[in-house]
Amino acid sequence: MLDACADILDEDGYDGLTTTRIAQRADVAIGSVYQFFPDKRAVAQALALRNLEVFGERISARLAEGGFGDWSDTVGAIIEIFVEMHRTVPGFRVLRFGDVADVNLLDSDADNNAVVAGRIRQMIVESFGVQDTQRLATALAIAVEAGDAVLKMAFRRDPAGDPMIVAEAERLIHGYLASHIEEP
Amino acid sequence: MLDACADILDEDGYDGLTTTRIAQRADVAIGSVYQFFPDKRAVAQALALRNLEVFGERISARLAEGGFGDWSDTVGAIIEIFVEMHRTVPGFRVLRFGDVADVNLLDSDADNNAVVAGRIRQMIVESFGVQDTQRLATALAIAVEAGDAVLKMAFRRDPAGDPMIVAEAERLIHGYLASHIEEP
DNA sequence: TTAATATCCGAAAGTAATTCGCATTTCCGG
DNA sequence: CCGGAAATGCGAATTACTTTCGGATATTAA
Repeated sequence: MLDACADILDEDGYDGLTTTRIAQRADVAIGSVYQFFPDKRAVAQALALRNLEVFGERISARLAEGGFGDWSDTVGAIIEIFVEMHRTVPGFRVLRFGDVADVNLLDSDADNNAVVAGRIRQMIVESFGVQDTQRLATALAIAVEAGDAVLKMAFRRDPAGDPMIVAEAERLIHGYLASHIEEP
Repeated sequence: MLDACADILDEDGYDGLTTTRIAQRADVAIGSVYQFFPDKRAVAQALALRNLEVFGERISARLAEGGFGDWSDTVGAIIEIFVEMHRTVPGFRVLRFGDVADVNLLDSDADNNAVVAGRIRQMIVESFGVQDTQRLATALAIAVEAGDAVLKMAFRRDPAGDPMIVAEAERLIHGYLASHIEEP
């Protein structure tokens, strides 16, 4: 069902997503959809959650490979993974981590991007042993929010992601984080 | 009707907006709503457009006052106006320039933020006589997209706008534009 | 004053989400 | 194997809206 949902999103966007279509595409009765999910929103939620898992796994794998000179390389790698997911993961370009459906889809107490920022922070702290300060948390939350918005724009304008805008997003994020991390 | 729409948005968010409620609140029959607007989306569109007008007028007025040392002060003033509108214009905190309803609400050919960025660019070019280059247009589009996202976050978390996040949004925008405008 | 025109109105139709009781399958203990 | 719980599958019916449309009412012009 999640795959059916992703396919429909790619074809007709979030507005084209109906519970009936999900059922048809997945070859199950509409009642069966509601067997697994309390409502339509929950289907999107599950897909967004799956996207988050994939994102986390890919970052972990990349961090394990190592070879990063400094935090800046790491941030670059994370952006690259995020961009690549837009291009290859079905439905990701439309749904991403759920913000099209609801900013609080992943967690009712936190914005989707806050959840994503939290995951990234955790992984960076574990891998690099940097201080896990409030300052770092805030900076990452802002960087994720801003970077996400600009990358979203890049993929709205061009299904493969407008390269110039993607490059600007990287510049923006690197610049902002640099001014935060280097200063005392 | 637009005022009714704005009030409902403030009270119950975009999900709480129904055509019946708009009609009740505005003290007209549901049929009359459809006399003026082809559909529900068009009501939001009209309100978003009105917000854009107000934004433009306030910026014009502020620019006419003058007293800006450089472009940086101007950008600061525009951000201030945008923030102030979140706090004082009914429905603005929820609808803003329409992105909650549809990223292409203002103009079917351009993202809402692209329209906003275009207006700002026009006013800056007219007031300061700077070169109206593609480079400026792109930088402004990115800055608006990113700044908008971070400010949206500030007002999601706190109806009056989390001051720390608002400050970071300014820092982000100023930093990004500085690195663009100063370099050749 | 009348007739043409514009505006208003809300019951009814259309559309998509969600429910719920019956049908079918699966799983076990005898 | 068989009978009968229990789980799962099903889709017509219900619900919650948005939108239409034809008659009722008001306004304007001759």
